[in-house]
Amino acid sequence: MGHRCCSKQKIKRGLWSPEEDEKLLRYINTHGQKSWSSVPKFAGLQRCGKSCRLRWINYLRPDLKRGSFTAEEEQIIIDIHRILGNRWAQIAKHLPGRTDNEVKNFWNSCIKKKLISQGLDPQTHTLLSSHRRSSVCTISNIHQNSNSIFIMSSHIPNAPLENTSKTFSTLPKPPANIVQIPSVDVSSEFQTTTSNNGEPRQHLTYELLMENAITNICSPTYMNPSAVELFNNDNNVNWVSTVNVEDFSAQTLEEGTQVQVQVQHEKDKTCEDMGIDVREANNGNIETSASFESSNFDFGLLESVLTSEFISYDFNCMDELAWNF
DNA sequence: AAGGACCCCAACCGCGAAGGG
DNA sequence: CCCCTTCGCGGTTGGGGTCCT
Repeated sequence: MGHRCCSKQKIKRGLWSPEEDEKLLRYINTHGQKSWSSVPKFAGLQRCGKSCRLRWINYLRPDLKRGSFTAEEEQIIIDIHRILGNRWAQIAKHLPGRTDNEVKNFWNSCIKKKLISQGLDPQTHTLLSSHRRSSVCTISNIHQNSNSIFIMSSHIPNAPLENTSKTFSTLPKPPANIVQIPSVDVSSEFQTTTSNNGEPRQHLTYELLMENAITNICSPTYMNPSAVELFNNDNNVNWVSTVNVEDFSAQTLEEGTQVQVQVQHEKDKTCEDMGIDVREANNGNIETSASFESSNFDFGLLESVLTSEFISYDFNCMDELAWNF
């Protein structure tokens, strides 16, 4: 049975010959991509439109990247797949020059096996049951975790700068393919403003320069009370994340702390207004909201991220593996 | 050298969404 | 609305190359 779109035509199937490629290429180059159903007729091909479209998209398109996937591309696929699942077309959009078919094939032939050999379920990215340990370590709160990527402390709220201390500690680098921690440079700065009642208020601003193409605004146990991952499809871009902790003190971090996270696109500033507002309520539940004014951002992906269960992601046995290697 | 097993990936299939009449 | 066509996506297949015995 042929395709419905061209069931009346004599259809050739199977691999494309160089002559057919040449005909299709010549036709698209002179007429562009219009109605695929009429392409075979005008291009002189005994194929159905669907087959022509596929051949163009997966093989003839001039902007296709050839050759094997790089380690970076592989990591991007794994990271996005963890959030989106088998949405190959969405994943391929983050890999310039790669098609959904290519990504899917690479996943099925290579990555899947690699994850399984690491004891990970390729669908859920969690440990396979055969690799689970009987006791599962769960860490759900920054204050319970001595290995937080940074620990903030203040002896006296609103104290002068010299009386306020802060401590940064870094986590050991987790194994590849499990948890990706951005390389972070931290600088901090105190700012003093005047509150409504005339009292001076202190603000401590942390600037985090993240050097990975994939920026993790991590789970509570890593960095802040959120669990959002953002991906950038330009591999060479640095992201700047600015964390403003208003009325900073050790106490206010524990309860009712309002943390605002803003992400700036350092390269062209078009993401300047892209921000994520993260609030941790007193009961420990996390609420998130986001507002964006950039046209240079993948809203579809962000929506997936914000609505995914990764938002309330907690440490599970996969993380346990990551920290106990 | 032969042939069976395995693997990769290009291409196909079917379904749902979108759009136009 | 409904119907039909077209497009796009994800799952699946099978041909051909490679590896192994």
